[in-house]
Amino acid sequence: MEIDMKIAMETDAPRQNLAINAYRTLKHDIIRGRYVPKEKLLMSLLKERYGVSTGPLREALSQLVADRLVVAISQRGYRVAPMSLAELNDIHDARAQLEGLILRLAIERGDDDWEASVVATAHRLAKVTDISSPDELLDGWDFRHKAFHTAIASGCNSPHLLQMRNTLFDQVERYRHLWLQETVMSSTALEQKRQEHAALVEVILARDAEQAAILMRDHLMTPVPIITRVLEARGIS
Amino acid sequence: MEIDMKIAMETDAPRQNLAINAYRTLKHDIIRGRYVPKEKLLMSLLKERYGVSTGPLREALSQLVADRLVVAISQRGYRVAPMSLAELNDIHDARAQLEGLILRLAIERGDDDWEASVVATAHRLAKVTDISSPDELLDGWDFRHKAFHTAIASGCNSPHLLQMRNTLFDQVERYRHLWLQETVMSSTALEQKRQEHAALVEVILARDAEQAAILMRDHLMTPVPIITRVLEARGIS
DNA sequence: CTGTGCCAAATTGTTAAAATTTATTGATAA
DNA sequence: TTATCAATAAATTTTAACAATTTGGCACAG
Repeated sequence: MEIDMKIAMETDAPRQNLAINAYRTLKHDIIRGRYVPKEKLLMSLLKERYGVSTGPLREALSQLVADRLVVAISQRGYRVAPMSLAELNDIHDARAQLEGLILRLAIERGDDDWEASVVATAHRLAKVTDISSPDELLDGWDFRHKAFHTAIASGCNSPHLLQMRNTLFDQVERYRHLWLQETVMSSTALEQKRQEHAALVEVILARDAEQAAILMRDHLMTPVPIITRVLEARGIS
Repeated sequence: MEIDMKIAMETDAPRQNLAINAYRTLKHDIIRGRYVPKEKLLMSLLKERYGVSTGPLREALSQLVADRLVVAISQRGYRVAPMSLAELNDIHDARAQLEGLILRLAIERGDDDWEASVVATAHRLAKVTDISSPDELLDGWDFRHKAFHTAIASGCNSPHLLQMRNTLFDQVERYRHLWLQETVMSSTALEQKRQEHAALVEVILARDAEQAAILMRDHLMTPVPIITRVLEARGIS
């Protein structure tokens, strides 16, 4: 079983200006927890670490502020955005609602190609149960899981809604990573997820928008209690 | 009748760093059509015009790229984002859908204070019919109209959904300005709007989420045909 | 324990100049 | 005339050095 892990970075081009490069790597590092929430982001350190000078670096940081992954305090530089239970809940609520809306539209607007891509990505995801190294399994599962959900959403046919979905997704990712880091994905949990996905595909193919939106919202909200425990264990309220 | 036109810019602080200042004024100028779509944004010109040097200016521009009001072409600088019928339709569709969702949530979650603010801002908006200079009337109406819709949306109680609403709003504004520029707001059009608002308030107070979402979506989509004509008259497809 | 004043460190912004890349012009050849 | 192409001009992108402010910490006095 070959796992399809391409680079698949943010969008497209590898050789753009330095600001975009710095933005991508910094964002990646923040989402993956290389920096602790509220950690100060020293200009001098970042300049050295990412090999860029003040100009492009500030560009990258100001974009991360727009993404809400970094906060700027006037005259006091940048910090990694704090994490909180309130934000955890709001982000997941907003995302569940938005994803529910998008799914509703996709069911209303999606054509045969869309259905085909949903079925295809669902099938590819279901096949990841086979035994392999835990890391490979997790990486492979996560990649195909994301592809599955992206395929579903793309049916809404609205670039702007999909863009908002991406923005929210990055923020969810930071919390999600906290979960993946601490929780080993058990085979029972995996089985539960597979059932949820199967049910989702079923109602989607039946074009039952109401039920699909409900299933999707529940599916997206399930990780919240676990992440809550992890946050509390780290003394974050 | 005193019109309440405060500065009320983007968020909060007036005296921040130069990048934010440049960002605000540039955004304002683009939305108000000071620059034509696809117009080249010369660094040298902008530096002189806004009185900032390369650093802060690039920061501002890269944020406008994130807002999709400016596009960056690698090694070839920045341009004002193009406008098209496709984008007009997608932006309005996305906004109508999102606003419908937000309204649904607001009706579900909004408390008495929310209802009160909806009624208050609706009342303030309805009072702008009195005769005054056309400019004053338009500015005052627009300001109160925005306040009315913001009050409605705020009931959803989700900072992240409201933030996405703001982002979309800025993009709608650019198209909307095209409309305000060319169309004189007739008293019959104003009367129609007032009826739509009254109907909206009524179903909101009745907590009829389904009907409210439909009314809201229609209300937001009505300007599209007019803007389409303006765009076509300008040779934009 | 609580301010006060000084000093080091960091942010923020400007300027000048280097390194690339793109655009233009004008001469030459088909 | 039209196309090609090299030389030149212009603009972007980045760096580096420096000035101006601001913040944070710390010794010291009350």
